[in-house]
Amino acid sequence: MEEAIMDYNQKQLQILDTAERLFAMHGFHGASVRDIAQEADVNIAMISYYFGSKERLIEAIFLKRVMDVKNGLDELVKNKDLAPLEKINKLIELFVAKISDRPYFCRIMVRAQATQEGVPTELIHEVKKQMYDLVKKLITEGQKKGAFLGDIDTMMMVNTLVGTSNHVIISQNFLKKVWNQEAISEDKFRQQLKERVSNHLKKLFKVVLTDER
Amino acid sequence: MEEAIMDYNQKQLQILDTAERLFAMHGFHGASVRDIAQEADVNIAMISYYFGSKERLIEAIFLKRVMDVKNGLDELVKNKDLAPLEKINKLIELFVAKISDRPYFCRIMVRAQATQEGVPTELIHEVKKQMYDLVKKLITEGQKKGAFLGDIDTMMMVNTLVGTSNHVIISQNFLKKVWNQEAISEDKFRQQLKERVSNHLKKLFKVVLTDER
Amino acid sequence: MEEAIMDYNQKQLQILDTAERLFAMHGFHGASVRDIAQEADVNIAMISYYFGSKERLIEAIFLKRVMDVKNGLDELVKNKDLAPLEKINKLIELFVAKISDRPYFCRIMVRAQATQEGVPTELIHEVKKQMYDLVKKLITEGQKKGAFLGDIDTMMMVNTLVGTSNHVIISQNFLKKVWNQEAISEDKFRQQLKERVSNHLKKLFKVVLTDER
Amino acid sequence: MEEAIMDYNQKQLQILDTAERLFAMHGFHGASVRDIAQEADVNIAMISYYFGSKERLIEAIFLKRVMDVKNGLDELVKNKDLAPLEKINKLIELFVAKISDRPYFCRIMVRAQATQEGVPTELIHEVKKQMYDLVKKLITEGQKKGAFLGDIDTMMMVNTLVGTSNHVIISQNFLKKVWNQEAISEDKFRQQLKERVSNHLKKLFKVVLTDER
DNA sequence: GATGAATGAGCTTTCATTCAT
DNA sequence: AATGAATGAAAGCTCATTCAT
Repeated sequence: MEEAIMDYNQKQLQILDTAERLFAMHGFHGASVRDIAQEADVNIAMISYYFGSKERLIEAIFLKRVMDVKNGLDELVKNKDLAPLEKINKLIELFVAKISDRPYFCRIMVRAQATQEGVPTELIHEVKKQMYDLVKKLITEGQKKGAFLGDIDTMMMVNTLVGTSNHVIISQNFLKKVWNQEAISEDKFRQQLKERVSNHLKKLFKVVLTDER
Repeated sequence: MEEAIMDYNQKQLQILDTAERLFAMHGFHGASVRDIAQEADVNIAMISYYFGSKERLIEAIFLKRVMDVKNGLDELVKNKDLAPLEKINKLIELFVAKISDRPYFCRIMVRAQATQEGVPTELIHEVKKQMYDLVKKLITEGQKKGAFLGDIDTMMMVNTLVGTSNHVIISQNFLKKVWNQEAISEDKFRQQLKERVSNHLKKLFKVVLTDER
Repeated sequence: MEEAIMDYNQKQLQILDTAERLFAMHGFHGASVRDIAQEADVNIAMISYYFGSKERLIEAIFLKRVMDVKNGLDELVKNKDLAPLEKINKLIELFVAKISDRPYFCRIMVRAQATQEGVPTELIHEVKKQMYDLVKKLITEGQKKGAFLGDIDTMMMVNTLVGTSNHVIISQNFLKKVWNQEAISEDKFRQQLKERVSNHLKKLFKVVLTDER
Repeated sequence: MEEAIMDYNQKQLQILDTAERLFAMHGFHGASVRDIAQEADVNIAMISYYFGSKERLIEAIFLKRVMDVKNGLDELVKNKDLAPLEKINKLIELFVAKISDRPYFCRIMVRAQATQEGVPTELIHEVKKQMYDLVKKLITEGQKKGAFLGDIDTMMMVNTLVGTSNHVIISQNFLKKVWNQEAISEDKFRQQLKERVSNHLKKLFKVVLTDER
């Protein structure tokens, strides 16, 4: 995977961005290469020319984004001098920020997990495993240091972290409506949401992992 | 909605079940009416004949399942003589059971929220709103009775409930692999999972809502 | 193969005939299903609908025609009471008539032997083997009866029979031009040609197989 | 035609050879310029650049090979001091050798005669006419000298010569299989075949043209 | 002179739907 | 009421060729 140093040119990036958005909005089969090409303002033959096929296009999107996440997580691990809970908080912030800033890809990921739509399943499993291992490590460390309680269902905590974050992102439109915030700008709302989910999850992890509130 | 007293005949039910499964597995556009008709062992023209169109077919699936959930929630509300936390627990159990038993529809719902795939958005919003209102009511009641703490982000708690549950269901295959439980039967694993998510969420709500652990 | 009782309807026959002609004129890849559909005056989707694919269409053509030839040969074998040379003459007449009457299929066959264009090679080999075996049998019979000479290269005689006949058919246009017969009708010319090739080959076989002229 | 003094450079020759092979194997439309360029190890744009178009490429192949044949025939005519039958034998040898050594081009020729695949028909007709005129001349000479019989269908004899030779070449694979010679090398088999066809045709012409056996 | 990038046109096949019975 | 036959539209992809350098 590491050999795939992705240096895409301008047109390729246009295609990738447009495809990400359309795949997110309409699903893999719901977004046609014709539509993608048209919205990306490139010739339809370019997609096959650059990426080989529609399937390889979505794989390229996955590769591009997943590497981002993996690299982010790796970085977190290296940071040694934080307290256990601070590390957890950092992780939450980082994860929420990552998927908040890539809402389209978040939707694709959710779809991909829910189904099998010509999507590289192994890649997804790999990054999920890494996430789980990381959280497990952080929690075990905290427990060894006596900072965290003993009886924790780590995997379920990961599911809550990922599931809640994802769900908030994909329910954005609904939440905006429910809270009567349809007037404010997309970006501002997303920023508010990011903070709110972050805080919620931090609180959740704190009360579960420690004795404090 | 109320006029839609759904009395489907055998063939219609076959179509609905098969379509639910295939839509869940391959997405709305990924599942062709040909495939659905073939797997449901009915003539291909039957789908248009009975449901009008592919879109109306998936709407029928939604209507059928969503009514189920709504009715379940209504029932819960009526039950007056439970303690606040017991009501929350009951809700969690009920919700988790509902989507655990309908994993295909759960996947469709998740997809539908993540995107717009010719799916009745309003219906989804309606049932989500109802869910939110119900939780809000339960929490407020608990707070009035002094059983729950004051500073609760209700909407985020709903997101955690729904998001975690959904995520566990759609990640079933991954979890099975990670836990090396690939040998045991599908049903048994689902049962275990149901219990585990239930307990996890109950614990989560308890430590967040009350002072106890 | 025998289960394929080919009972084609009118439209299917139109498609088969047109496809045979266009495949003969432009080759497998040179004749598009669009063109075939248009010239056969059927909807383009009908070809996939009836035959599955372009490849299966040409296979159907082969199956249809090759069965004809095979059945013709089988019939000849049964005819017991002819003299050896008369049998050979009968075979020549029959073979020449067969491919003269199906000039399009003759061209397809020639192309198919010359190359590999998504054509059922085994079917061709099978019918060629049958042809060879039949000629071998006729010549051996004649030799046993003392009617034919001993030193005959049977396979090469078959090659001459088939090669000459094919070549005359596919060179029709050239021959017509060389002989300045461009004025006479297609059918009449073909009839003349059939007779001429037939006589030529009969004479050839006679002088090679026997002592007479 | 005579102005086309063909002095091709290395890359052009690579293209011509590869194209000849691929056209022979898959037909004109079945062989893409992409495939040709790739197998010839040249840039895809080179083909249009050097030859103008795909059609002009196959024309170049024809021109190159047909000139060969024509020149060979011309040479034969000049040779005065051979007996009539010896001249015929020489012609047979020369012709069979020519197409045996160029099996790919032989296949292209056969295809070209069978159909119209963007192939220079006039060129083919021209060389065929020359061949016919030559044989006619040789036979007439022989008849004048009293060496040959009078009643000869010259054109059909040409058809037998060309048709049989072609057919043997394009049926090579089948013959190899029928004779259980699949073990021996390609070259050796081709050599054997060349001799066998040659002898067969010589014998054929001898018994038809003369009284001897 | 030579080539990687790019393109419009065309390919085969499948789609959801409708028609005639 | 129910269905096999049929269809126009659109799908993903490859084609031979041209363009800009």
